[in-house]
Amino acid sequence: MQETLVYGHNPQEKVVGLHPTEDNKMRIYVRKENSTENIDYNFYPFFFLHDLQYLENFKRRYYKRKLEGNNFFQYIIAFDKWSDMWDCIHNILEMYNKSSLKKALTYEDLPIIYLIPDRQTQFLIQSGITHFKNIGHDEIHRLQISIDKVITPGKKTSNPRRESDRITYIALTDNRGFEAILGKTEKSEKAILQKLINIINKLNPDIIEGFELHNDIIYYILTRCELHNINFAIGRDNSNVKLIEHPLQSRESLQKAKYSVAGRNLIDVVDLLQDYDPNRRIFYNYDIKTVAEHFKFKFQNNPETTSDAATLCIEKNYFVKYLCELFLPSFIEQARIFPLNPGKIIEFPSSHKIELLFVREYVHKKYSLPAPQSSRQISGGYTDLFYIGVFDNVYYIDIESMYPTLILMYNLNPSTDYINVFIDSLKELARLRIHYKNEFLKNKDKKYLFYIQEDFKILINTYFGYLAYHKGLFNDYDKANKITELGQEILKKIIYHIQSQNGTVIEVDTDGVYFVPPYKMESGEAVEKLIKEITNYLPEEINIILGGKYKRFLSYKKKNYAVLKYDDSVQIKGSALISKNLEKFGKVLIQNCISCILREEFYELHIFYKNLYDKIVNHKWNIQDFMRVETLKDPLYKYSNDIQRDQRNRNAAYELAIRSGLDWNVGDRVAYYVTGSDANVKAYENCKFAEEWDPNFPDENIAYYLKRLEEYTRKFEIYFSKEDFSKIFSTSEQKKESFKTIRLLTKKVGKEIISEIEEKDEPEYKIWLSEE
DNA sequence: GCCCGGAGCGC
DNA sequence: AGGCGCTCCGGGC
Repeated sequence: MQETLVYGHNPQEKVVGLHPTEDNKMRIYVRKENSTENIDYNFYPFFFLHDLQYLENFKRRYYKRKLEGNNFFQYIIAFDKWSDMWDCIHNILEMYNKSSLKKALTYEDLPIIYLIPDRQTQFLIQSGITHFKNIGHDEIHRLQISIDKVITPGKKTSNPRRESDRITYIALTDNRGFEAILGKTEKSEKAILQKLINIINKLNPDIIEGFELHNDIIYYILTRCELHNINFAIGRDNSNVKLIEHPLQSRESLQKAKYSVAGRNLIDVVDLLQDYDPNRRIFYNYDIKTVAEHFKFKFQNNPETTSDAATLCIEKNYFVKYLCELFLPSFIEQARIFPLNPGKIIEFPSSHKIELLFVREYVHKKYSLPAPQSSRQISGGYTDLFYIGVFDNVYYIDIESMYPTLILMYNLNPSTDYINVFIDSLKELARLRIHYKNEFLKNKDKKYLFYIQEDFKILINTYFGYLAYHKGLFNDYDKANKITELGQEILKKIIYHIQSQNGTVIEVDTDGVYFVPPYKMESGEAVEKLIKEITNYLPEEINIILGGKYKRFLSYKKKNYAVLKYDDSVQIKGSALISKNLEKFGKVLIQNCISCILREEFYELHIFYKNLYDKIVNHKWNIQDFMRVETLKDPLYKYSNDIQRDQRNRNAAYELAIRSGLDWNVGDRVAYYVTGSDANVKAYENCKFAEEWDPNFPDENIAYYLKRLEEYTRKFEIYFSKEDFSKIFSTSEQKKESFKTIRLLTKKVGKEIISEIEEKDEPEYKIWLSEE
């Protein structure tokens, strides 16, 4: 039962691609070793409808079905053709707008309709087919492609529309041992392109992989094909590569171009990396060299210096293959589950993915779909800080998958979910996550297993967020509130238990606790014992795990701390201590302060500070050290409008962008620095682009940057006595020996939580009382 | 000095 | 194109 709920009710195996053929047909491709077989399916486009009166004017043929249950969308309406469905939508739009005060522009504004706008997705939902059932990852045929281009001297990049630019080489590799470099024997660019099209069609790959595949490789090839009057026909039906239109695209969300190839899947490695990056925050930009360095992938030829462009192209393919073998398996596993093609699985937010799982089952079982509840605020996790200071021998424990566990424990499914898809699918995805996690623990060299379990973890964590998602069809704010409430209670119980055993709880957040074990329990086994005790004292479904143990722990504020690990590395958390848009000198200063405090290297810190101060005062630094980089979040016209209407404050990055008169897009980054001589200048009135800074005539605002320096160091005032602090952060020479007497301070903060918990069963527990 | 909203974090 | 909680910042008053 769960099996078909999660994997879809259609057992069709080895589907590797699909595309519509006619307005009412979908063709699927099924892998057979070195070939594919195609099967055509009838397809009836559909949407959900609240009320049949909206169909009164529609004269074409349609099929209606009254659905089970009392949810808002009572009917499913199906059509013979995709175009009929859209005609009907337009009809409904007209009718709706006649009677409604608020005009609907597109189907998205129609509250009486639920429509999935993509026909492949609709087909997969209707048929219960998913990709890659019962096919080994190696059986899927994957082609890698990269290109080398001429850059006209004096230009930064190659432009396919420029006469003097062109493709020089195209490298092709696959996961079955094929390798080719086009451009070595082919005389002309035209010949290269024709050969490329031939090879792709002959190899017949299921997936095409590349670095910047859409915006660079395909865009470039397509443009050159047009120039040479060649059809870039690599579709499984011999159709051309198509640009995917985004009809509903607003000016604010300028999406980059995406292409599609009939029956094949395009995988851009950069999309995979973007999925990998956000929590890790490693890449500012995705140039292949930076990425290769991060993954310690060695090119035989140095991309910077080699003149062998052809070989370099092949090596790029090896890297693409390497990255895909790391990250693609997760999406292949997900494509077995969700009614989406692999490309969409990478693109789509996880809330959307799990919702499609629900919708598929509701279509299959012919049940009415709910409309979203109107949004309202819910409570969140419990966060608290008990101590500020530096502590030795700190442990971190957390509750494994707390929210999903609570949902399953208390059966907290949305009240609108008649057929229990929410709980049932969560149960199965959670089981799969454990499965992949265990597989990884058994085969630690198979890193891709780690990424699969990580992505499944994200999926199961999405279930909680979905309940409070304003656009979620099955959202349920009461249930969401219940979950956070239960989570808060459990966390407080854990805190209480540790405190009552005379452990020192330092800081807690949502589902985890940093603490120093009781004095007598410093050995590892004793901590295990403590964890076991806490576990016994909680509901049996709740699993507490040791998340880490640390040599030293620096507690700063709620959600802001740093740890010194046993391998001597330092890890810093929290927006007050690390932030992307701090100036580099500030970042380095804070890192040094934390590292030196954790290691008690106070003299070294003093020297570092003195040198930095000296550098600032004497302009002995570089623009990279003090510029700030900000990302434009809004288009400039919106910023200007908002300023005019007094709806937002001025901002240096936007002011500079406007002043430059250049074209700026959302997502562009502006690097700037502050000028003038007063420390309290308004940045937006005294700023310049980073590239305007001239080291021979430095005009950065020294007073301003010294003020920032003091602000950063002041964060660490709390850890020292007044005298010690001013000794360390002093610009005059201090005696080295005098630093030996420096002692770090700790401070108890925050209120007691103990009194909030009634523990009648355990009256013998000692209670820590606040000193306040 | 206080208040506000946005950004950037943590979970 | 899940959620909330916390801190910092710049700017306006």
